[in-house]
Amino acid sequence: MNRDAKRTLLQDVAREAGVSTASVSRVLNRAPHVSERLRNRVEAAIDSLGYVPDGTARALASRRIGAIGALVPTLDNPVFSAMIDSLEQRLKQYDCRLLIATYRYSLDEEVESLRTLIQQGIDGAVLIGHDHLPATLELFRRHEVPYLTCWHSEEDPDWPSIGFDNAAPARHLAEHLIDLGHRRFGVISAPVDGNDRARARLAGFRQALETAGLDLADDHVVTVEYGIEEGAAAFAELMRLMPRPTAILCGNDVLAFGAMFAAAQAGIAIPDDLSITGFDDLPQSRFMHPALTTVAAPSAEVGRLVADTLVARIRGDQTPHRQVLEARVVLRGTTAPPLHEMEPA
Amino acid sequence: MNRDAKRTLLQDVAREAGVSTASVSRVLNRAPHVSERLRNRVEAAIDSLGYVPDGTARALASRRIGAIGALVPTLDNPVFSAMIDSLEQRLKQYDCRLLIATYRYSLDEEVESLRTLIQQGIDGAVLIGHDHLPATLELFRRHEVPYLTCWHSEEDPDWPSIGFDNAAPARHLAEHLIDLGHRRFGVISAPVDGNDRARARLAGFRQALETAGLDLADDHVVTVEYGIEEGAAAFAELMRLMPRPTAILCGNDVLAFGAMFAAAQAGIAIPDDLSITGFDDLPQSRFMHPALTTVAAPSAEVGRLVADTLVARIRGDQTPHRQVLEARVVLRGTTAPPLHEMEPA
DNA sequence: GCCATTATTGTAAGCGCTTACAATTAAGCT
DNA sequence: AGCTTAATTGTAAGCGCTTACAATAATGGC
Repeated sequence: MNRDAKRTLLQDVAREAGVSTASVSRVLNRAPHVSERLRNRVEAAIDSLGYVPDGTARALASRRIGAIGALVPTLDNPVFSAMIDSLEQRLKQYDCRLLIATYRYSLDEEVESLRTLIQQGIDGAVLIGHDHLPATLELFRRHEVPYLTCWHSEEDPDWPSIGFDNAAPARHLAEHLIDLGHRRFGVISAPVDGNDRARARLAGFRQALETAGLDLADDHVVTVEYGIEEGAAAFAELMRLMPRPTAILCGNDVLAFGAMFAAAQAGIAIPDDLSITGFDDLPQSRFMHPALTTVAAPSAEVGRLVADTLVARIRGDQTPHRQVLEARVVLRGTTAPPLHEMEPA
Repeated sequence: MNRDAKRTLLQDVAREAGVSTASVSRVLNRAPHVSERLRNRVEAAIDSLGYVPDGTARALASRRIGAIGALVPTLDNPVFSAMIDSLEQRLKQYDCRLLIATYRYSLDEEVESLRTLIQQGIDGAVLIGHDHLPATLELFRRHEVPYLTCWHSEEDPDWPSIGFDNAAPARHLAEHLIDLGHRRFGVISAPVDGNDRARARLAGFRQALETAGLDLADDHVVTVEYGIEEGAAAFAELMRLMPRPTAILCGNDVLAFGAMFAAAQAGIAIPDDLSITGFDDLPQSRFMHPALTTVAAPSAEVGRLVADTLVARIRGDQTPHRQVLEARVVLRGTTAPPLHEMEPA
């Protein structure tokens, strides 16, 4: 095609097809009330001219940009990248693009990123979790941007959500260990500040222990950033406690990996000497030796459902305010009764 | 501020400040030739009205959208999500957003995704690898969109690149094993179709073996999709060969993890019975038992450099056509001389 | 066969900003 | 002071599309 010539515009297509610009636009947008004949004529003209509509002009005139924004703490965490991956794939089916912004767990940065995304004109947005600044809500309200939160299941009129209960499975994990006979626990948690998921999981652990009348002293809860290395370091710290815990509950699988690796290095046998649990169920968790007992977070499912629901909201359809998916405990090989050291009768 | 009222526009700011719309626009865009006094007046008006510029109008008028597109095979692979993560962080510093599209290793889908991104008006784009359809290049040329490829280091006038040599480190890995005394090799490769990185790595393996006068029969190269499970299955297949390979070269770390897990399950000791290598150096690789010998792909560095370079290109600055980073072999615990079975003299 | 409806198509006014160009003012010389 | 040149500011014409509304053509009922 004539590549030196000026870009072909919608009006060129209109001229070529011998129709008005409005008709071309209607064909482009699959609007109703377009005759078969006209549509064919326009489509032929589009093909012959190799016409590609200009998204920016379209966005300005129609007030929708054809993209949503996703604000995530980081993509450097497989559960989020898996979620984003499935979200993007699903959005594609709705002819919707994805704008990504990360905020390194800083809620202030989240607000700033949201502001620029809204400025870009996003048609909707999805946030992770339930912890956000009031300014975030204010932005959504003021600019009337449809939004959704995910990865949690709090009931909150301000925050429509698609996620799962983080506390209950954590509690179940702890209960399971209690049932196995464990009485001394250690916890490796991610920082809970601005991270309701980490907080909920920790709360779940605590609740189970309290119900069983067990104590979880402050020095038995080690808080570290996300990372294998960090998990290993936290593990070492817990192993210095005397008497040692017989079970360690980790806030996520990666921390658990770190703990497992450190345990192996220290010659501590899992699960005989010590039980360990994770949370997320990353692909490699079932391949660890022994396979990690954890909670399966439905990452891909969340991504798909967010896409479906947010697109519906943007269209103006009614959607459930809160959708709760299942996060199931997966019992595997890292949990067992405390063998070497039975409870004093 | 008055939230029921119509949105504040640039002309409202102009009226408030008692200046022309052009001046407001100049202040907004940090254009030169604006007096201190005028700037202050306009900024005060912006603040008092709580004005937020409209990105779509801006995009239409200025022909730049303030976002680039990234086309990646999948985010469900830590090396890519790490790269995207650092890319996005760096772009933020340039006040540039990121549009993501995945194509599941289908080059046809890559073209389609690129088309829609260009339609959106992206200011630039980055692709993974060197394998692309001619239509991809045609799109960039026709729409005059600055672009970059990464994750490879091919010299090619059509494709500016930022990446690393995939073949040489693969060759070094194989040479290392040969030096250790290995003579019978197995390879677990990702599908090479449309994936130059996988192809280059395989070629690197082959080259080292051929140079050493060793044969790599077709049934000693197992091609599987990305995944731990897939790696484990491929491993099982290679172990059915008689005589067994004494070393297995894997196209990436995840396949190597699968192989290692399968080996453990089969009671095959690494590295005594068998050596294994990976490629990528994921965070957990050094924590495996034994720690995985692999090649460190500079994911984060690629992301940063792509951001810097692409932004420079968009500005019209001259940038190197090809930038090669180092991908270093990391010798760790999964490689050792073939112990149990010495070569017949 | 005529008129009220309804389905199609066209006209043209924006969407909210940027920027070429013109107009004005300030600064620098002699 | 008078002129040239540069710095600042304003004017207004788009950017390429969508869509309310008007105009026209087609349809159906009686």
